[in-house]
Amino acid sequence: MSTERMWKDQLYLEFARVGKSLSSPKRLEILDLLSQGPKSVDVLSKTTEMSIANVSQHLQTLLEARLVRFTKKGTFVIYELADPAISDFMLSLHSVCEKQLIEIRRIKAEFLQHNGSAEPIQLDVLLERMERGEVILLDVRPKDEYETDHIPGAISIPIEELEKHLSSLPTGKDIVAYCRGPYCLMSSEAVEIMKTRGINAHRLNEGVHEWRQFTEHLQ
Amino acid sequence: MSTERMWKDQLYLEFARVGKSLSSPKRLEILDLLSQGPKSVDVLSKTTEMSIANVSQHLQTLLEARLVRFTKKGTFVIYELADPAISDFMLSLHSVCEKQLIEIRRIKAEFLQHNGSAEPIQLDVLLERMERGEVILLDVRPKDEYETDHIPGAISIPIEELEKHLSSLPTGKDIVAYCRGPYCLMSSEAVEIMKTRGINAHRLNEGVHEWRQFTEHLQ
DNA sequence: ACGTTATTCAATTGATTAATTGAATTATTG
DNA sequence: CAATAATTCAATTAATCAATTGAATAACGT
Repeated sequence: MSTERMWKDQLYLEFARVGKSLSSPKRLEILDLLSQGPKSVDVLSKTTEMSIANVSQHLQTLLEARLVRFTKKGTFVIYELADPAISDFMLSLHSVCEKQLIEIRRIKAEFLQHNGSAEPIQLDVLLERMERGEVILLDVRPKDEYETDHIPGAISIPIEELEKHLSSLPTGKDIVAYCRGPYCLMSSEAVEIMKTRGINAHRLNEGVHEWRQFTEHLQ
Repeated sequence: MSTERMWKDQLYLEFARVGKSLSSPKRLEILDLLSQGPKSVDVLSKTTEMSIANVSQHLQTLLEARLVRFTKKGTFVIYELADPAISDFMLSLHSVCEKQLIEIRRIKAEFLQHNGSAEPIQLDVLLERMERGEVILLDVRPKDEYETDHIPGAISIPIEELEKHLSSLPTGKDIVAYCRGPYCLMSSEAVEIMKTRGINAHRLNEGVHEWRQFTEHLQ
């Protein structure tokens, strides 16, 4: 075996450190959740319905690949993505997956239909209507995710509090709800809640990262 | 377990189909080689120094994830990337890996030093000098890779034929050699060969995909 | 110092993966 | 039709991985 072959093998072993992190559905979901903002093990455990020990083990794997880092806050260990570029990378991973695996589109379509979801508003149409002051953009993610990052001009009402705050929404404008992105159902559920109350509401498929990627492509 | 949880699990299992493909160093190398153009199992086997049976099994995994597809040419099965977006994705995967894993830079630096490589020419400097007609850009990859795609203005002299063709190179201009990209040593070796013959030669770190990404960022 | 909360570690178990080896298959040629 | 070349398949083996369970650790509050 030549020294060049050994060098190549060593190099690709390093690349595979990241690759291995992406081989588990659970770790991919954790990375997506952390794209929305830092979270504790407990929060990740509850959101993914995995045991705390299991979440912790997956986080150790992601640490080992340097995709995440942590800070401590009292007894809480707060994990976050090691670099914003990793959420960009997750976007491109999802993009490749959606393009190559038609099963993903089928699964999404089946579930959105099951959820009673109408067609979402197009992002460019939303941006135009926001500029004209015609719509209210509602961020229905947890407030800490909104505080981490959100589409400018959006109002934050976490979905758990939506029922309580419907009366505080401005009247005479359409409402558009968005959440974590194409693989999150909060916006769809929020639209159902508002339609039940007679509010003309739509959902946005994209999340804040997809919005940013979209606006960066316009420049 | 809620239907939403089942839906999420199903979705992420699909994403992990691609993720699993990226967990093997061997498959990552195969994907990089196919980014340079379609290849047969035999060519991949020889280039990666893996057995034909092993290469074939890895290709089945990549097929299963829809990252590659194949055509038949006589007894040859020619594999290629299923979509050009996959080589873009490989660029972003490598970018994340290089950023997060300093070991990669160390391994590269160690080997380029071992290979006697000087500092490469910057891509923007190269493009300026090419525009002024000051340098000859040499593509030292196999000719079929050059024919698949190459940096415009480059001349193709595969490295195995470089010694034979040195006399046909124009005199009075600097030579810049490039190959498959940052994880390929052909350009470094080509520069050594030319310097041995008294030719003022430099290497370019980037390959054709990195060049295209770079020029797309200028627009 | 002790109890509590949050998290990590270690051992175990069952499942999955990677490489090898030899057989089987596919396409071509004479 | 048989031989050849290229590739794939199947079985085996060893290594790795994922989830669970219970213990251990770390930080905080009283």
